[in-house]
Amino acid sequence: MKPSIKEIAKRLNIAPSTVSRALNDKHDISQSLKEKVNAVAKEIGYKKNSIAARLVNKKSNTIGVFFLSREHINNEENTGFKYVEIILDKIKDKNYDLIIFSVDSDLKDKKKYIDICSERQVEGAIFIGLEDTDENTELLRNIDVPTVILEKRVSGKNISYIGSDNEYGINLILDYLFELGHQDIAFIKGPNFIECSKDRFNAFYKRMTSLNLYKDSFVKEGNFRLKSGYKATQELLNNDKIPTAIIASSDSMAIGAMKAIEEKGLRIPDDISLVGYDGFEIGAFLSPSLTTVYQDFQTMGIKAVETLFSMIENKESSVNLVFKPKLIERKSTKKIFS
Amino acid sequence: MKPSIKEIAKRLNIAPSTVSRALNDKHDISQSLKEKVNAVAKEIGYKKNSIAARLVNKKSNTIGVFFLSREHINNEENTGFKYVEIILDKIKDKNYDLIIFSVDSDLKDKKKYIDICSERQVEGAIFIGLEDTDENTELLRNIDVPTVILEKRVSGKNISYIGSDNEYGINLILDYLFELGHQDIAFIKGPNFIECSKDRFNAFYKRMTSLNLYKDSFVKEGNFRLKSGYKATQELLNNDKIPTAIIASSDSMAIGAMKAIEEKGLRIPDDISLVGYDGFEIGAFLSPSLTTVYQDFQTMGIKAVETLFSMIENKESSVNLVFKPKLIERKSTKKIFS
DNA sequence: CTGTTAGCGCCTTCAC
DNA sequence: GTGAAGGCGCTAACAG
Repeated sequence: MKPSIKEIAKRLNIAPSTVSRALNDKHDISQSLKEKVNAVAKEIGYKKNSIAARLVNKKSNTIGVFFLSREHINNEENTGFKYVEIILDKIKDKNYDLIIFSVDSDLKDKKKYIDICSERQVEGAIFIGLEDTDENTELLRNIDVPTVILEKRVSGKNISYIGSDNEYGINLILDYLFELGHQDIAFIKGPNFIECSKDRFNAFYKRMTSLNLYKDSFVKEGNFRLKSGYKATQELLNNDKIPTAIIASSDSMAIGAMKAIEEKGLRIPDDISLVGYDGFEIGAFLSPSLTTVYQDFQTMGIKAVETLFSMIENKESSVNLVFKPKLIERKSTKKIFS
Repeated sequence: MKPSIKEIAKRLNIAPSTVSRALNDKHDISQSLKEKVNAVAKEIGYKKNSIAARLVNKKSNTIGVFFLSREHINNEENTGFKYVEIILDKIKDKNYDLIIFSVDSDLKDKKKYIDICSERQVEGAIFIGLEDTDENTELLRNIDVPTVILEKRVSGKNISYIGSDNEYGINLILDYLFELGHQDIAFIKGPNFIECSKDRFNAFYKRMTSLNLYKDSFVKEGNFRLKSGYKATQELLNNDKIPTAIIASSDSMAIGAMKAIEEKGLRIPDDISLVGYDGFEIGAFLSPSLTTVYQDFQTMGIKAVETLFSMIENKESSVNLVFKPKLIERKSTKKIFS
């Protein structure tokens, strides 16, 4: 049996409530008693049962993190985990526990996220890369606990959205490629059930169509992973007409693309220019180094936590934060001479 | 006020305990009553307060995951998160919550992991990539909750160890390089406070020394990250005598090394052979593709969860599982002609 | 089958 | 300053 507050009380011949107050360093307890209580607590190895404390305080001190599971999307450089890492780090100074759930369609049938939040008495929730379905949107819109969602636009009383401006990012790339003289530009999109991947493709489609440059055969779909970028590029290069530039909507897919291009005996950037998306550190180390769009995951993760806590603690209302990504020009892109 | 069990009881004019039993689908409650209770529960949006349930049941249904934080080690391909991902996935069918903590030296001063486990009434713990200090070893040896530790050998009544045979892995590489005729072999070690990185270096040192091939100037230290591999290799290549092969004790550092080698105007594998360690998927997509040692993180992560639950649920005793890594021969290594 | 009672471990009134 | 009493929301034990 683990020692409880009663045990300490008995040993000191005082009331349990007094022990509780001493342990919690309340000001109506004499210093000497506090010391005695703490000494005994230490001696018998007393540790507060946070479950009991949470029950009486009606405060769970936990926040829930939900992110899209590996079955659906698991790029080598898992974006979701980048966030988790930052969130964990940022939350350390707060006295909150973080319970983490991976989300997939199985879960939907069993327990809704909302139920989990409710049962666990979670005080705040963060969703990362949630699948973009109407059902999810509807579910979250009415969530009754302060919530931050990353990379999927949902608005509601208790829900803040933090994301990156994907249309802006894609146009950054297109502006740059046009400037270099490219017109035959291929696009490797991400999976359709991820909002940001839809956004990126839509931005590409919109801009290219408006310029009469869009071609269906120059668009392939991947799943953000290395191999899918590789395969998509193989298909692209088997066309009669080959693009002069390829945009991959993730760095991982761009790396896969590099491999396929190389295997085809083509050179980057001489024969074909390549642009990634994400801005992972590894892009700088590839050969050639990868031109890409940098998203500041660090800042977004930190903002997610700050936003959540200002909603929880200061009762501030929900916000929408959209960050602008930046183009990083490196060696995988080149001016075209035609 | 959230609806409680009492609210349902009142509406139905029955006892709260009856409601509890109905909700928990006990067999001593009539089907009709269960249906009525569930209907009302749904109607008023009742959700069980798991904190209260956990208090009476004296069962927290949570396991704690602790892993080394980003300040100390954060390779692009974060090994720790690979485990977390697998653990999450594996734990989904169990009815357990997972609370996650990142561990750094700050934490040591404030709250010990053991205290956290104790306060949260955690039923099991998993440690990933814990810093290798005597203090940690001692602390964990006496932990009183079923625990699995990955990649750091600690033995104790309640603690299972799961890891990879690093000495074997390094010898796999050395056997292979010797076979290719290499003798001037450099080594980029990882940080000393990580046990597996010490093990890898020690294995290298032992073997090389025994063959009279060891040279201090051929050893550099990195921190498992891309950039450190890059810098270490730069230093290596500024020596008077240049190695014919480099072993990086992580794939990330190997990628950094590639960059440095290329910048120096040397070719892989013609001028210099390069071997990584980890076996991340990306190695296959680099050019040249990277010869490396593959560690089956997937299996180790799954085993960690299985082991933990057999300790928790079946009261089985602790075990030590050591997995053998495999050599993956790719294009970054080549026979030497001297 | 269902109600009554008691209590999980802690904390917050309210007395004294 | 400290003690006594009550209760957080739920469930198990015992009655009937």
